[in-house]
Amino acid sequence: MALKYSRQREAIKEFMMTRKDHPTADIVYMNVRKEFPNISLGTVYRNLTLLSDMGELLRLRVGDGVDHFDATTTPHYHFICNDCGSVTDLELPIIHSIDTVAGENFRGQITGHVTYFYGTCEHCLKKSSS
Amino acid sequence: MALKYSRQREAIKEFMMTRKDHPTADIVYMNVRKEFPNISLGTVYRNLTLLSDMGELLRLRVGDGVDHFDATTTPHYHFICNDCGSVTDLELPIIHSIDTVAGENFRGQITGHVTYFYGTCEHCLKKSSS
DNA sequence: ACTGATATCAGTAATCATTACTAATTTTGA
DNA sequence: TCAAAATTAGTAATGATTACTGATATCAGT
Repeated sequence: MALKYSRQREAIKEFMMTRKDHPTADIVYMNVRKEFPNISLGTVYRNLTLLSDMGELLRLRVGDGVDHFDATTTPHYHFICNDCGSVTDLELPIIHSIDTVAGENFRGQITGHVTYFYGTCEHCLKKSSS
Repeated sequence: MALKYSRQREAIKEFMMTRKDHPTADIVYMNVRKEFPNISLGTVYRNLTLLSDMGELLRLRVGDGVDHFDATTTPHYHFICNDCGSVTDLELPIIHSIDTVAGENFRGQITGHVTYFYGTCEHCLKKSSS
């Protein structure tokens, strides 16, 4: 049977669907705990990893030392604010052509790329201008 | 005076210059230990961080959970092999235009991007075909 | 429904990379 | 040569994540 239903996993999945930011395991833990007060952090990690492996979530390594998770699994780019560290989605189709361009002077095989854009988010721009 | 000379830092810098792959702190440690048998891992980390902060090294977070360091500080792209995890430089000028494109439907300010290309390296391609 | 097999859980310990702390050693300007 | 200050080796602490374990939940077959 391989995969069994679990309420905890379902709650994690549902929470992830409600969020457009890109929560870390710890944030998922704190929130799912409202419904399952004694869920363990290990369970959260195990299910986030499981869901990522199944392709129902994306695991983002944005470079801040903590993994972020994304319920939007259609390929898209991300933006990370240098000030507040927030992670947001970008409305930008994947530019497959750069894989081809990058592969021109390269002897291996390039199958894809991961790009993170950096800068200052809308909110932090306003904050610094005041 | 702020910054003082140190033989250990110099040895770390020199080792980094000899390598075109992108060593982790641990690999630097193991190699510099040949010359300084009782250098400590903390010293290696502290100096790699210091040199990165000064712009003499690049700190790469390629997504494998370990920081890699690069003595080539002129902006360039990297390739990571999905099979062996090796990190190599790509002969590809930075495509600044994608920052502009990405910023078109975005209300924050984009100042740059980090891209890692993935696939199979030359060496692993040969290995799998045999 | 009952049962047995097994996936999943909560709780906790272990791991791994990295950083912080401290007393001893180096460096360096005067 | 001297003394202030940076740097070190060694070790402890941190923080995120994974592994382990005995108990619980799920589920297919009866």
